[in-house]
Amino acid sequence: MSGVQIPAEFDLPQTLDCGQAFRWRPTPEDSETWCGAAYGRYLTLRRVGNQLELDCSQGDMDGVWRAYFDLSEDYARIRGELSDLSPVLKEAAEFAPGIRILRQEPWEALCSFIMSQNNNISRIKGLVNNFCRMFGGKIPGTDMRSFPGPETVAALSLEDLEPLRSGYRAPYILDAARKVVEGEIDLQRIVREPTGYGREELRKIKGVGPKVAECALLYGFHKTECFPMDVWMKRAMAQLLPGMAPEDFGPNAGLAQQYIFHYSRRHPELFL
DNA sequence: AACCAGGGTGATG
DNA sequence: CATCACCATGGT
Repeated sequence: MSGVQIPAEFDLPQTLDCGQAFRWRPTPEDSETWCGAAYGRYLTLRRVGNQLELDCSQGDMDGVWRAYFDLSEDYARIRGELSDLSPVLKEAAEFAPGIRILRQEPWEALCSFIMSQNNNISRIKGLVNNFCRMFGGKIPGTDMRSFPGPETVAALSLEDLEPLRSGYRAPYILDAARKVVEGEIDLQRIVREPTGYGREELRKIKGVGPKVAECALLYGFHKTECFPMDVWMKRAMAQLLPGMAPEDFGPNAGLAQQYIFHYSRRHPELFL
């Protein structure tokens, strides 16, 4: 068990159930305890007072989860900077100040958001979890499976993917895996290079357009200026922040987008 | 039954 | 560059 002083701006449901990652859920025994998997590891975690308790070794705490939950970043400062941009954005941020941008694995984020296109979040969760259950490797000591790597996926056929029922997205998944495995797209180089490089590269994949690329870059490559525009965000921007464009939000536009996205989904009555 | 969902593609103005 | 039918699937 590893415990860390929880940052002021960190809320588990706000961060783990806001549509950026699809494998986290409350445990059946205790709705305050969350479980999920990333980087080939299973984890349960919960808040106890002002401590964050993670059921993991100190090595995994320092080597994986501290980065995954972006614990070194000062979200209070960023929230303050974003709040200065617009009163509406300030209100959205105050509604869910505990949202953080997770540092997911590049391939998992890319592949997950390929599956996300023209789907609702609950079905995306089902698809991603079935994908892992069918093709992911066993994580020792649990019944959870890791997200299948690009090599595993590239070896699959459309027939293999048929029981997943991912519809017309199946060939997109295979194309992404093949381009990664063959080195046509270098995920680690996208991490290093400026955002524009990643935008160009990811869109070489069939089924990856502006929105999916933006999500992958933000959640999987931690390109924090990315600002995914889905159907919800288009409605929200027109209604709440007319006249503002993604570039207006600066280097942390991605967090602003999460504030607005979350706020909009929790206030559907604003869009009748 | 028609419409929608964290869209993209390809064809056509 | 803007629009638009179409795409597979499951939920309302």
